[in-house]
Amino acid sequence: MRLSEFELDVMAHFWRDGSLSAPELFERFGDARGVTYSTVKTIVDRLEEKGAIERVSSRGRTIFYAPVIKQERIRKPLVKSFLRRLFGNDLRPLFTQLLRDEKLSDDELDYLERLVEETRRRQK
Amino acid sequence: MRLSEFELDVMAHFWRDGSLSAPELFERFGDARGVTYSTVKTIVDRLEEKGAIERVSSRGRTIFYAPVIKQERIRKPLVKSFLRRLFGNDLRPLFTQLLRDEKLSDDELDYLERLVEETRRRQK
DNA sequence: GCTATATCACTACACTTGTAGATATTATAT
DNA sequence: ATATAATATCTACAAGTGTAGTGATATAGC
Repeated sequence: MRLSEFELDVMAHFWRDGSLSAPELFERFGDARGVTYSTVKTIVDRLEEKGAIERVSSRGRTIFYAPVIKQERIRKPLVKSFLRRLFGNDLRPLFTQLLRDEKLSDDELDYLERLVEETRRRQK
Repeated sequence: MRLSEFELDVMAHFWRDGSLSAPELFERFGDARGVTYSTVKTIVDRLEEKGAIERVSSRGRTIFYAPVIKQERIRKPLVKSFLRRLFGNDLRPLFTQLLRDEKLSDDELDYLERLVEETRRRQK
């Protein structure tokens, strides 16, 4: 399933919060992106159309949707193809950007360190 | 400057090889992607239109193009926004994917290890 | 010199995406 | 019971993208 950038942004909210209505989404995106309710609702409709979310309940006229697809199912292949497209087979420039230019949080750095060690151990 | 996926794929070749003609690009993409010369040439035209490449020479009727924009200028903001969109503020799942699921090459792992150390040192 | 072929330039078209208006309809407050 | 506001549904449209066809033309081989 192919999701657009805006669709992915909306999915991020669903994955975090589980269940949301279009008006709620509009609350969150209207300000930040300067779009109308209509626009947000269209994205929600398309996500439903694509089978990424489904109607799970309603309160009054308001429909609540929940994610059908798992975040990882979308994310993993996306990351893979994206990184390959931009870096080919050598991710070192990516690491440079992440570690030197952008800066990871302490948590991320700790985690990364542990992962590297773990991988090292496994590899020997 | 906004580049599409196919455009990025073509730019990858320019960045690697410096200067190329449409027929040469077609050599490389025609088979791999099953597209016609026409398609490849259209992408080249659009890249020129966008100012990503420029004509630098010709041999016979054949025009050679070279990149105008640097890879990093395109790549960096792309990576940043892509990762933020997909991972928000916690890149740990990205690292899991890279180290556990996909597997880095020895070179990449070495490099990453050194970078982590370097960052550690700087941070104290 | 003439012809065939490679290459270019131009045009086209369907699909996706971001954006939103118009209209219908249902709750809610009075 | 009715008016109003909120929400849904449907339709639209321009820009970007992947894909390719057509026709012009310059070079290369004869």
